Amino acid sequence: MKELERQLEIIKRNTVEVIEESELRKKLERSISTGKPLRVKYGIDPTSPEIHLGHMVLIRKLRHFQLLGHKVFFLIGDFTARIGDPTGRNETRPILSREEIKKNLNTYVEQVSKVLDVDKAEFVYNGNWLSILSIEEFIKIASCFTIAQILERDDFSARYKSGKAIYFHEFMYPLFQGYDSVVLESDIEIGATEQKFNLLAGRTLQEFFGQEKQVVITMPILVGTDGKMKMSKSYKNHIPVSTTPEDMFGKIMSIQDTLMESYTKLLTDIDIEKFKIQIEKNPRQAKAILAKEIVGQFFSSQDAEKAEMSFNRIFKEKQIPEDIPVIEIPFSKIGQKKVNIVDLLFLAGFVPSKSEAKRLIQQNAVRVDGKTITDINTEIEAEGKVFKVGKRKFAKIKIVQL
RNA sequence: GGGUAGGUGGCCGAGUGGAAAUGGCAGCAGACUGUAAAUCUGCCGGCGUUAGCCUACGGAGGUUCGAAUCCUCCCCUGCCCA
Repeated sequence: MKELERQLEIIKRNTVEVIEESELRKKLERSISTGKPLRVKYGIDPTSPEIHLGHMVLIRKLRHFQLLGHKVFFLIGDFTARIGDPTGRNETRPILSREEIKKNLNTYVEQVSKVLDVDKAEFVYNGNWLSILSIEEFIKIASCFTIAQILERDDFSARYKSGKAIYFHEFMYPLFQGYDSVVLESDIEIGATEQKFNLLAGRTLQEFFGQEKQVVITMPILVGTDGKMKMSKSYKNHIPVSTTPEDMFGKIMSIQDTLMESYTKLLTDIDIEKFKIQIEKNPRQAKAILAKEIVGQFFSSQDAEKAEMSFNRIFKEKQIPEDIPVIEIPFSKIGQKKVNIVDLLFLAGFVPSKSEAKRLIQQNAVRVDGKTITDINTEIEAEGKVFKVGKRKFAKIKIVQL
């Protein structure tokens, strides 16, 4: 059956594991012959309103499922977010309030829509069923697992061994995620490799509830801009989706060369074998192509072009960017024409404190209209001047009457 | 409930009466570059007329000229016992 092989090839691309492939075949066969789409589940915690490229690896996979005609269930873990999945962490997460979660939810769909066909996907919230789950039902669920099994999980055992606290509610997280699969009757659940345990919990519970087990597909973890840890906002090594084309372009340009291959594979449709040669020949140029390709996905190819031009302008030709943000400062805050440079940097929001401003000046990091400021006692007339603070902070100051 | 070891700056982790608190990591800036890596240098609580002042070692009190360090009470975590 040609269609089956075609689908399998696309689905399996870039995956780390498919558990079990034979089951996936069976499901696909059935889907093709009956015309009934498979139910594909992907869940995220709305703990942070920012989706970054790391999420996009999974969302691209979902998009492929959509293109193959399957049904995507985008699960928003509004309930489980309040527990906080301890995955990949060595510490307990703070519990989020309902308000915080709600706030985060709103921005999700929009960000995802850049890659996923959101009209065809179904967005579901696990709070709808988990918040009314009876204790009785919960005990049933809990009886499917042993403590040793859960403790087996890598991060739990690491914490346990190093003498750190593991709280009971964290222990239950995989159970809830698994139960979500039961409610959704999912055929397939995808997640990053670190999610494997949680994904497998779904299989256990579906079997217990007399359902066909979901196929678990794990994807590689995207490494963040630091080149070491997984991309995550809390490690500050992430590339957010909701940013400017210029910023995204620049951030991709700053990744380590060794990451280029995985970024290409996981975030673009570029033919990796051909691209590898290019990476070797001219890494800097290859990275620019990669950056343009990724930026183009989230914005337009024109935006990507512009981002590249602006990037070259600033960093290759060492000029100031074309579009410089304007920072308005009310005249009342200054009270006179000339201002001390330290106060100004602080008022304009370039730095979090005046001490920081002084440090930067002493380190030759501050330029006004191209001239480096070296004295912290400098008094300047700021109106209309272009400030450069550090490598990449540019702004024009405008004094406004208020 | 009993015993025991602990809680130090974003993180790890020294320090046991007189230092805004040794290190390391992360971060920031400068040099070099391809806003890559590596390397080197400097910075890395806040305010300041640059003398100094304020805030900080789980929390609250206390002893002392002086406390992260000593005492009391409280909160939290690990481990062992029940």
